[in-house]
Amino acid sequence: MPPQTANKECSLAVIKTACSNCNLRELCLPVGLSDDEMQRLDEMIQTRRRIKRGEHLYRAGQAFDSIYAIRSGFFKTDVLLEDGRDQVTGFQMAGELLGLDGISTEHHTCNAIALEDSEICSIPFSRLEGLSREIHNLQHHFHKVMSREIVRDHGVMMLLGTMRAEERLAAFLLNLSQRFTARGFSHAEFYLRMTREEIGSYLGLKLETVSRAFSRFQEEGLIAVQQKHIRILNIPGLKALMTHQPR
Amino acid sequence: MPPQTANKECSLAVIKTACSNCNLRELCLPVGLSDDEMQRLDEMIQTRRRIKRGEHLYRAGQAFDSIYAIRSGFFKTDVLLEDGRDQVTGFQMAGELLGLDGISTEHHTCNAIALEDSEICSIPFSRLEGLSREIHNLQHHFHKVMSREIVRDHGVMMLLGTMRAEERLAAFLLNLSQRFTARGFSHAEFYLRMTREEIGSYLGLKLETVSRAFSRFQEEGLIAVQQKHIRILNIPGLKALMTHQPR
DNA sequence: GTTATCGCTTGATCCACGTCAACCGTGTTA
DNA sequence: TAACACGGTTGACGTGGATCAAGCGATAAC
Repeated sequence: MPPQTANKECSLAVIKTACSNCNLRELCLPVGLSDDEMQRLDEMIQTRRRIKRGEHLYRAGQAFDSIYAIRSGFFKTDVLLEDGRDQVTGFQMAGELLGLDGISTEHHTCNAIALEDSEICSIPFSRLEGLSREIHNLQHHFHKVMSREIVRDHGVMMLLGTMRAEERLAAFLLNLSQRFTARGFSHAEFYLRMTREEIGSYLGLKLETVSRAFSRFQEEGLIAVQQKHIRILNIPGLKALMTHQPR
Repeated sequence: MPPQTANKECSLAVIKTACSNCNLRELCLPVGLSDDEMQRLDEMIQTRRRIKRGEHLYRAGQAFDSIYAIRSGFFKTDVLLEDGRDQVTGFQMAGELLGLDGISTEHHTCNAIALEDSEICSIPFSRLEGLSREIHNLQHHFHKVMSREIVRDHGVMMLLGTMRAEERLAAFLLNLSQRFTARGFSHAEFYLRMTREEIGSYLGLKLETVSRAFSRFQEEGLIAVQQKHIRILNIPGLKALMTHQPR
């Protein structure tokens, strides 16, 4: 392992990666690039790094210089207040980008933690800016990705501000299902990588409330839960839950 | 009024504007540009438009082609669900940008409504991308602005997910105060442009709860409220409210 | 195999905030 | 000047989800 890439925090292995033969290229940064352009992106992304379950990819306060694309695995991001309260701000899976929050102040503003053994591609941000000055498609796609993050956050705000517990959980499950589908996995059956407490933190609920809602969904035949294994039995039923009941 | 800029929805007047002599240039897009670069930005931003109180700057679903800088005035953005529920996602004041959410899908995803008579500068997005390919500072600053929006949204998620009613309102008031200060207004005395209901929607509370919290703050000598006129009497007291009480 | 730990479930109770409703002050219209 | 609409305040009451607590299954440590 070359010493200049060593890092006390993460077990890592530096591997030559290539966007051009990554099966996530339709979900990640290379969307819409020509072979030639993709090759130039390849040259920029030099390292693939392994992050073991439980380890931090970065921590709030650390200097920002790269964004990260998830090659495989599953992450959460969380922020914490001085008084110790914290909240999960998102769960990220393969093909999604991490670290966009750090651009603003040149320091990361949240923690990114692997929820399973994962691999990420580091993308030095200044080089991404450089390349996106030359490749219009890259520039535009990157802007779309940032904008999509803003739209996603608005969705979460909506969820936290106006939905009741069961609606939040239904929205959460449907969102996961849809993202797994986009990655070629079953839309109806998956393993949760996060605990009830982490789900609760993300949804603004206590873990007991999450657990009760899961049980309730099961009673009603909407899902089958066994620990972290989820089977969705009635998608329209879950959707109906979301589009009712004022608060 | 030139017909090509006419618009049924907004009363408008097209005026030649110039970032170079705008007193918001330290808050807005031109941050860190040289005189020369600023001039090029000037050329791109051709129109200043007036939006009267209550009018939409844009609506959810409309095609996106420009972002907007607020020259003067005050806006809210809100999203609404199919079932009629809606939520205010933000309040924007002079020097802030509107419309970033539209980049992602090429359509606006929320409504932007003036809460007082306002003036905005339209910035055609494709031209902004073009210019930011040439002016590194502009590119980088724009990325920072988008990232800042993401960080802001995380703050709101934190607020909605972990804080109780009075903490939320305290955080809201302190945030407004800080933003007014940055614009050279009093940090301790201001008029709210929005109703209790809009504040409540933003904070995930009912208007009655907002009203009660205001009254409570007044009883405790933290603020003086009279309708929309607010005087902050005890900033440390408000801050203390925020950094206590688990939930 | 035993023990400890962790995540999860479930029940009983409590309380912050929502709901419903009355009333009031201010600004607008006639 | 009256009448009205609108936003805000305040009280009484109800409830969804938090809190507290007990117990259990799965995994890890020894």
